[in-house]
Amino acid sequence: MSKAPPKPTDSELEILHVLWQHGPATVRAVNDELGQRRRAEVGYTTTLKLLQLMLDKGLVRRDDEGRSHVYRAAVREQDTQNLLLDKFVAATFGGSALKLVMQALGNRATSADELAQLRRLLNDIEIQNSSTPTSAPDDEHA
Amino acid sequence: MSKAPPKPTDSELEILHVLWQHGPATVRAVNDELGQRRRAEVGYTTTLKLLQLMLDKGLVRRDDEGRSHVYRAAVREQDTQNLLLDKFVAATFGGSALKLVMQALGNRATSADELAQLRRLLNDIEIQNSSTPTSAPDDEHA
DNA sequence: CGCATCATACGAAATAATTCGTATGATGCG
DNA sequence: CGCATCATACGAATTATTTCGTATGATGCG
Repeated sequence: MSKAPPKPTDSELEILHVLWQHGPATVRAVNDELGQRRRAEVGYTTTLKLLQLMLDKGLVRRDDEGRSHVYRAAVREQDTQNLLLDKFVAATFGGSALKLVMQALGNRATSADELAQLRRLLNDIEIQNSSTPTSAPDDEHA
Repeated sequence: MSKAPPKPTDSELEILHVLWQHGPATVRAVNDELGQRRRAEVGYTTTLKLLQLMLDKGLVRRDDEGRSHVYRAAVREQDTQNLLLDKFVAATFGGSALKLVMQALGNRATSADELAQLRRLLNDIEIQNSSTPTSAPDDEHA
């Protein structure tokens, strides 16, 4: 299993966001969408090149549909976020996810609704903890 | 006010961690400590150069103490973490700190102790919200 | 057919970040 | 003094990332 694709760079992540939201898309579609999101336009071949590099890295897949190619994400959003999160926590918070969470919550506005969601999550985690004692995040979902 | 120092790079952040923990230190001390943490040794002049660049950027300050210089962090750990957090949340979680928190908690082990800390934090935030309504568009439901 | 159009491929310039070599100056000591 | 030692300064090679120019081939159509 030499599967695991590498950590995407910032630009690659931007493209992945487009693909995740938009679904499979041609280079042109991705490029147009990218142009929308940023302030400035992006050269078509720039996007093409990025997608080609991402293909090499295994971050996207490609379908040849007629004359143009259709790209789609080869990695899931959640998995990617988690990968990046791990690196970020390690680099910035010395590996402590708790510190990151406390900081994220402590230093910015959190609405009542969000607080409620979090409490629900904490409850769920607590329940899971008691059913699966010490180790693996085994999804023996209730 | 051209004050606000920029986002440190990964290597710069590593050095900042050393300075935050260790306190003011000479280039050699920083370099030694860096060598400890990493697998491989780091060239002395590499660390020196980094510190000089960081000085230009305003990330560190320098005291000339006799023949060698003593550097110390010019930015606080919390402020820096927050700055990086903002960027990271924007790039990876579309700006939603809640999503990041849910992901961080949902996909890794969280002990009972940590859960308790979080609950305490949530309570504190709730109290703060009711006394000083910051930005939460929460409806004080009847 | 002949041409404008749109696509991919790919080399390579422009940036950014990291790393180190070498020049040079002060210090301390035998 | 004269030299080994250790410090800073700084140019520049290396590597990574982003960006784009240009070559080239297919497509569609008047």
